[in-house]
Amino acid sequence: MQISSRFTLAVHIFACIDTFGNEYKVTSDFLAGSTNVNPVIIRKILGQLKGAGLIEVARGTGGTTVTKPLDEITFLDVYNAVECVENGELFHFHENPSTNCPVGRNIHYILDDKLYRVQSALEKELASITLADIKQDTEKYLSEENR
Amino acid sequence: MQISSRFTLAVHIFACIDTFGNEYKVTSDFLAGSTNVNPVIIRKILGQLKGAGLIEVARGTGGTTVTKPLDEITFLDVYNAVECVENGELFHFHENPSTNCPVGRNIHYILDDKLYRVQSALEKELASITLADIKQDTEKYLSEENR
DNA sequence: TGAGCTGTAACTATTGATATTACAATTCAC
DNA sequence: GTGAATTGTAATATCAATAGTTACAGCTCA
Repeated sequence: MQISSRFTLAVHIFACIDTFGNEYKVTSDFLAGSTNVNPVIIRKILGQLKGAGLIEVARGTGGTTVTKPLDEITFLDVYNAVECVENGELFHFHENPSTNCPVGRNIHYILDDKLYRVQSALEKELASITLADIKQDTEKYLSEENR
Repeated sequence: MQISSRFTLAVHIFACIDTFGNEYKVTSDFLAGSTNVNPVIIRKILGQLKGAGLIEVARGTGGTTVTKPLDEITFLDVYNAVECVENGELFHFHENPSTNCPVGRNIHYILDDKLYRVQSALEKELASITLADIKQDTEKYLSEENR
């Protein structure tokens, strides 16, 4: 099972806010146009990003702004905001291993620390990338288009 | 979305083969008992592990054996064998970003390398853990039980 | 030859992702 | 104030993946 497209959508949204925020009012309809995703889905993601304190959404009048410097928002912040995994656990464990079997009743002791290591490696890499990197590459690719 | 429990099940299966393989015939029913998961699901996973060349399953007579030394089978091998992600891509991308929007038509250029970095970090950590580690910890926790 | 087992098909239930319609509540320009 | 634009959210629908279950043909060997 893949990680929800809410994550790539959220990054796309930030790229739009940064690129168009000065020129246009960035509404859910605007973002729906750029991502080609339903505006209600966009609004749900905006709600999650707002809940995490990463953006502000203007009620009534519309429009979205980022609350912090882009280099202070990591991919991990975004990933956590849009709740890509349940209970913060990347791996889904089979629910009720047998307590009658020695392996079954110890499998969590055996495996959990290793799963944690793997998940931490993912999160560490996510934390090493910031929205400032996205801004930089967005500007780069957009300026290459205009040559 | 979490990574399918097929992965933790597969590791559990290897722990059982190693622990009980000498004493018992490790059948899908036996494994279903230890994992508390339906035997047909177990057989499907066994089929995937067999397809990846990690185990052999005795048709007719029943029973499962590992084909290689345990320190030559990594978590990544197991993870790939049970097809946890589609097309080998960890992140699900929104399908049709707008080609009319400069951000939309460049979002893959902007994001893909970063998603690849994150996925590689996950896979690298998976590759660093082998079934020999599982064997070692299984023996440790089982011997602690018998004190 | 029969018991035990695998491989697989078929069907079901459940869950999460995503799309869609609808509408109350909000804000601001006029 | 009023109306147009927008957000927040509920309700419903569709689709895909997971996982459970029953059933059975085919294999193997004692």
